[in-house]
Amino acid sequence: MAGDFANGRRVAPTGSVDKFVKAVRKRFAFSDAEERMLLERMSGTTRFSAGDVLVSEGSPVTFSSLLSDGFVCREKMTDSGHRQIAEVTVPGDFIDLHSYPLGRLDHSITALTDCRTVRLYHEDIDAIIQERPRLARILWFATMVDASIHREWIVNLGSRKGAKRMAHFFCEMYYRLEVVDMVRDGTFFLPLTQGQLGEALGFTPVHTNRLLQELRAANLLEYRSHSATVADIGELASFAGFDPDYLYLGGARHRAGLDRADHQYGASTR
Amino acid sequence: MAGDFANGRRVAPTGSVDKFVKAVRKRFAFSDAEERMLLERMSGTTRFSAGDVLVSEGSPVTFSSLLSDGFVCREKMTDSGHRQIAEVTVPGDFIDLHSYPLGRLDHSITALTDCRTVRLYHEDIDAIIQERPRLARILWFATMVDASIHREWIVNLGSRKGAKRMAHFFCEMYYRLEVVDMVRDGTFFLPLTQGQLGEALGFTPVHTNRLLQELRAANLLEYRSHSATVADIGELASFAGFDPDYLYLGGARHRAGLDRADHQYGASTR
DNA sequence: CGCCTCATTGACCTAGTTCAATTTGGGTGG
DNA sequence: CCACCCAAATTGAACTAGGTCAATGAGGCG
Repeated sequence: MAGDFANGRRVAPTGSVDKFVKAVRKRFAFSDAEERMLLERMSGTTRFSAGDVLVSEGSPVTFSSLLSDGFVCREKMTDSGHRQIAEVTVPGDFIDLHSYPLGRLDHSITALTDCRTVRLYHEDIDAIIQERPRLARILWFATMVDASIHREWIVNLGSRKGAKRMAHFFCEMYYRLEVVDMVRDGTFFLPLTQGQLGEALGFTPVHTNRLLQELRAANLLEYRSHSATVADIGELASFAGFDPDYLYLGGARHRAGLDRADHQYGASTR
Repeated sequence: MAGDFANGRRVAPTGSVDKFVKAVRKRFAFSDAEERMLLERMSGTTRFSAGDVLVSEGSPVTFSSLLSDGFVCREKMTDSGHRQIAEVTVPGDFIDLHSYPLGRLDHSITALTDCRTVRLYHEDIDAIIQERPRLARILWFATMVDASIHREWIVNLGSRKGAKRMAHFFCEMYYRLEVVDMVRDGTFFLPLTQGQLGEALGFTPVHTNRLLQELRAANLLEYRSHSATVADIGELASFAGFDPDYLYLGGARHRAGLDRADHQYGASTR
């Protein structure tokens, strides 16, 4: 509830961090104590409207935001006025956790829909590092998954062409939204116009439209009025050459990496 | 010297971390104590030959490497056999610090030249987090600059075309190499064949060659036998629409961000 | 109803690819 | 020093994915 208090401060309303916790639990053991500390450190909700700029390029930042509802994207303008979308974030993602080490952002963050965020002040991250280094590593991990997604976009833009590039993007959205239970029967909400889709993939609106038709004709993907339907994600993934490894969703390999240290240093995960 | 020991362990030879320290000092206050702790935690040198794979995609990693000499690149293969270079790292860069939170890498790291690295075991990063959180934030910062570079590459690949895209890449290399004193009179060493340059920029070798000729004809850039000469970096940058902000080289804005916390928690920077 | 944004289509144009040959410049062995 | 080799650079000439321009439809909404 928005009225919750702890340590004399307003804390995040119950439920607002759920999707993040769900995404973490998909990847690591995550103790109740860790969840509790995170929740206590997060402050109440902020609302934004579609089109709002949540963070503008270059401005100093003193807190990071977790997207609890809605969609935002990272975007940069070139000197020639071309807009490039560098990532689409989904509920449960931190949208600017990287501003903690960086202090300011190199890009803008814009709301694609009405949305809500929960704050985590940078000084509270300092406290997390001191008290629960394992939780700090989870936060660092979250920022590194974004970096991995960036690398895959570089591959997508530099190496894949046409319909495969587009299909790859939809595969990524499918997997990321599935983590937070936002895919039902192969259908998910995605609030991008064809023009914006083109701004993410490096195509013009016209060509974006034609590629979507191509994917529809091949029975791989239907995308109309902000709703995507994937008949068979396996087929779409194989068409696109999509391999979800880069999302670090699966298991044991990196879970082991994260937890080695706790064992050694005795930080409890319970 | 390679024979140095501390805490009974072989430590990094004197000088091997210099370029990293130089790059940090370009951005933040960095105390001798911090430098000392980093140096004590880093283990002796490993050598690689041009073409060696330092880290291969997917394999688990237990230490990170700082590149003290030579050049390496991050690369991913697509299912269709196309190779994409996602970043070229320069001496003084950590090449896989992100493997600390991630545990494995989503891409391979390949030597472009003979090179030397110094190890930082992940358990030592745990110790750094416990003992010197500010140093840990500097490491986190280093990984986030890579992410920022990735975003700018997304913009470059998605939004800029032809000679401007190529010029932008050379501007980035110029600025990054200047930080570690590897630019002399506008000339710097860059060990990429035209084919590899194309793999970074999403062009074929043939087209890469033609773009280089175009830049040469415009008196913006000369690139022959692994040596790049920029007549006037200002002109090249303005031609490319290059703005170095995303490299987080300059000053006060994010330095303030990094140091706020130390003040609060009293961790000394001296 | 009228407006406005977004989707869609068609015709033409160009940046970049593809294929195929030729040249260049180090290295290497004799 | 020369003959040879090989990878990389360079050139030319078709070819095509994607861009550009311009017009038309279609849904949402005051």
